[in-house]
Amino acid sequence: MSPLRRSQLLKGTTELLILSVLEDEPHHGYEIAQLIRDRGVGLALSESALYPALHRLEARGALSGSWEEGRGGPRRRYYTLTESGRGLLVDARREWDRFVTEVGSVAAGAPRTVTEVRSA
Amino acid sequence: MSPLRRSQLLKGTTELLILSVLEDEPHHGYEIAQLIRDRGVGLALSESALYPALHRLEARGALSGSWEEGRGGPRRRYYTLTESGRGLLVDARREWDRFVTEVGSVAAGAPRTVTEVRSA
DNA sequence: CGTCACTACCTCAGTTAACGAGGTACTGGG
DNA sequence: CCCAGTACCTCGTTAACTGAGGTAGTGACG
Repeated sequence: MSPLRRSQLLKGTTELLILSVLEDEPHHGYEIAQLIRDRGVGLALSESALYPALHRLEARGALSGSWEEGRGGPRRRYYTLTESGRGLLVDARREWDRFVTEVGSVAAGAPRTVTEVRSA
Repeated sequence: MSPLRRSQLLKGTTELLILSVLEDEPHHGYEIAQLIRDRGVGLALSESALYPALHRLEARGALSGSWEEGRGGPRRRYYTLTESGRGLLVDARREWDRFVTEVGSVAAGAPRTVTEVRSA
């Protein structure tokens, strides 16, 4: 039942991204997608991936959501990182870094600098 | 028909890993899995992920396989990287690097705090 | 001689989560 | 009135990984 199992990492960076965006302050779903699109150049998180992921994370207790009546627009659900969510984020980042390093060590092929990629 | 579409990258590093291992010399399936396990510390490519991936890559023309009768053991299928496979590898590496950079730019959180705050 | 371990290939059912295409509902502009 | 934008959501389809098998050969143990 561990979150971010190795097998899920392959397709499951979605949750890492969501948790990361919520680290500093709460946001609502639509806004989370926009933030990810802004920060990650070509990263487009589709809504049909986003909302189920938010529900999963909330069900797991990583996020707590609350409705806010929309002034001049539809109501929004704001998500806040819980304590356990913060723990999950730490784990997810560590797992991701490890995974990237390991893939790099196989995929690097000819002796090539891994640091060059990171310094961008 | 683009190989390694963004959506697949999430869970589809398998093909990148296989292509990388075959870059310098041909190998058979079982050996490919072992090489990946050796080079990537915690990376375990299961056989049920490996063989379908090899078949996909061969069907796409990225690999060409040939049977060799086993001297002192079962027959093996050796896979060689084709020209188009080499191109695919270049693309896959570039896509992977880009993806890692983009995820990093979102997941990094506050500027430069990954290693400083709360060192593991 | 049976069976165990190892190599080497393969397949199948089940699961997970992304994708595209929808749908609801409210606001404001042409 | 309809369209665009915000904001939420769901559904059917698809991709591909997982775990659990299955085949078949070799060599070693007792």
